[in-house]
Amino acid sequence: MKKFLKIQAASSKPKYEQIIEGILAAIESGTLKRGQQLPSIAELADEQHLAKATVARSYDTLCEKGILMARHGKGFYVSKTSVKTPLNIFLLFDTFNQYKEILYRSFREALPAAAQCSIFFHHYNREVFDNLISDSAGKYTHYVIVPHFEEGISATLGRIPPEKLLVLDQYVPRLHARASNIYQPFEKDVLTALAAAKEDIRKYNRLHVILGRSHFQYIPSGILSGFRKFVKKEQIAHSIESDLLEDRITQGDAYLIFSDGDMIGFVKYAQARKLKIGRDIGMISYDDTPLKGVLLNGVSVISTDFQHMGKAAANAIVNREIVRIENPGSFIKRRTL
Amino acid sequence: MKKFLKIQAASSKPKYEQIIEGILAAIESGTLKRGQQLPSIAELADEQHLAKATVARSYDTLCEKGILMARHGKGFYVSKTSVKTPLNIFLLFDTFNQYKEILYRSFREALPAAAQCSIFFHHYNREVFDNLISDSAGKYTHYVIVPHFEEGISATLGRIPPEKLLVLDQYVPRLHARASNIYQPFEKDVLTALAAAKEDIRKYNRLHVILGRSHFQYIPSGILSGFRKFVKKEQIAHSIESDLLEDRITQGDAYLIFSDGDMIGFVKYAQARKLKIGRDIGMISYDDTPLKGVLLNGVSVISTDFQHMGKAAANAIVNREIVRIENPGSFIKRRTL
DNA sequence: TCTAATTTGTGCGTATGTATG
DNA sequence: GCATACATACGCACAAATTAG
Repeated sequence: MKKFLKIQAASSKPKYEQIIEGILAAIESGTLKRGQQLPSIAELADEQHLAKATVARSYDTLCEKGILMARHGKGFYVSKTSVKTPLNIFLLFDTFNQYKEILYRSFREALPAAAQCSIFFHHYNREVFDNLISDSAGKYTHYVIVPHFEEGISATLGRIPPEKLLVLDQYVPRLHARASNIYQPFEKDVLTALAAAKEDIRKYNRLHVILGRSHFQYIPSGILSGFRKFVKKEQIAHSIESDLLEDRITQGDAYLIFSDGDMIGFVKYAQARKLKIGRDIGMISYDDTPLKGVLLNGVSVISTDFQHMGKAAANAIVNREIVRIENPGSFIKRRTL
Repeated sequence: MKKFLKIQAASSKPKYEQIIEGILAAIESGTLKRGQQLPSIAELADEQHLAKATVARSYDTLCEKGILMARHGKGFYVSKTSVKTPLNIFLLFDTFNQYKEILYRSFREALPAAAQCSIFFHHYNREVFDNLISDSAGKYTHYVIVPHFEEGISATLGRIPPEKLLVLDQYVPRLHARASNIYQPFEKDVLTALAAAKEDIRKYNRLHVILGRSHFQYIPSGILSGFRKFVKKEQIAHSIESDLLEDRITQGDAYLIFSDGDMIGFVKYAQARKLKIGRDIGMISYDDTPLKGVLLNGVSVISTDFQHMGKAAANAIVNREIVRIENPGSFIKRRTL
């Protein structure tokens, strides 16, 4: 039996991993072929100065993965020609928003064609979120997650091996050092956008932000702090509303609306009252979609670059990099403010 | 720690198997709940008179299967609520349209909470479609598929056990007798809708249908035949266009537009030319979304009831019924025609 | 901040049972 | 019967992570 691996006692890697990797590499390179017999436990243990249990453990693991096959009383045999594990990605979104498609497509396109990508949605339901992650444990090579939960996600995320985890969209403060995070800098984006729209905002009496708390369990705190900093600095009359209430919509004011559902309600209200949005009343929406380009002759939006986010996420996975990326965003001035 | 297993030394079963089975049974019965800590290796070994390595091996195996989770220096924890997955559904959509969310939500809500539901998209890419189905073979209990391919899907769909297959949205003529099918009666829906809009259509010079072939490999033939039957019967000047070409958009004509991308292009064109849609030029869109309720003060749409479709699909799976359902549709007259 | 105790992670040596040739 | 090789199991030792004090 030709030697196909060398165990280094000094290595930081455990010996059983070195054995497994050595065998996998040998199969991948063709040194070990399908059906070929491996050295016996005793033989390899003796040759590489290992305990038999260590070798046995490695062989067992490979048997369970279906890469080797044990024949009692005879030996271990190679049962697969190729052992490369293709990418098998668990993709957990909050909701089925239209702009998720942009994110998903750019993510998918930057991934190799052989990669598998399963999508799930938690719809801000904490139990669904936890169960999906729990039940998927161990099944995937990577976990890309858009949590949109404020508290207590670290316990659930902590169950995922950090090097397999990529948290999208939301910044997670105390994320494991080996996990990745690509997030929207909400405060910065809101501040930059409102600053860019400063003169237009001054045309209105007050500026309100509609958070839509009844639909979302998570409102990025950056949106609020960015808003507060802006109105304070510019001395603008303002209010912060949890939800869109029709009787609090006032002609002559401007509204920053976080959710598309609220935006639709707002537009309906304005249409019913014959208020022209962009003149009688102002509106800034969050997250761009193709339809917002034509709705009301163009809805002014604060939006992150989902195309960039998807591509960056895919690259981090493909290149096995740990990343902390602030996703670029911009304000697109159209006609509603 | 309450005892949850008894090891019998006399048993023919190996001890490590007894441990694993005991833990699985305890999870299934609810004795062990998710997040709960297991007795430490030393503790269990001591209590049941086992070697620590034996317990460690059992715990390790369960960790690899994702049923337990180890935290170094702390202990082992249960990471799954259920070891058995009763329903594990493979859901393959064409694209990430907004109205898919309505379909998905009503489908998901009619399913038991414990059901797993993995979503995939093929984006009209035949290879992606085939690969996704091939790679998922045997992994799921049910396959719900929106093919939107014209030809040769039966070979691919034939690889799925028919009683596990449910084809959505598209009618498949020679589907296996034991497979299910819930589809839009495109011809009927188009005919009914156009008949309902007859008087409004007569206000325009011609009626055109824009199929959007460059985006879709599949245009339901019923849309075309329904359109043809209507214009023939009502003697309406018409044309059938593969794609939206700006220089063929004519003031005074009406357009039935199949894809949202084309609809956006159409609206942009009209806005640039200051044409008022619903007066200078007519538009009927396909498939309703909340935003179409406010766009242009309301877009007139032909739409199937996605809520019904999702619920019917879930019921067929839950009740293990073979169904052939024509999904109800309707014409919603708003302001663009 | 350091220490001690606990717990997992890794590894060694040995022993017994059982299937194969 | 006998040597070989896998299968299971025990006991021990030390490293690394975590927690309590």
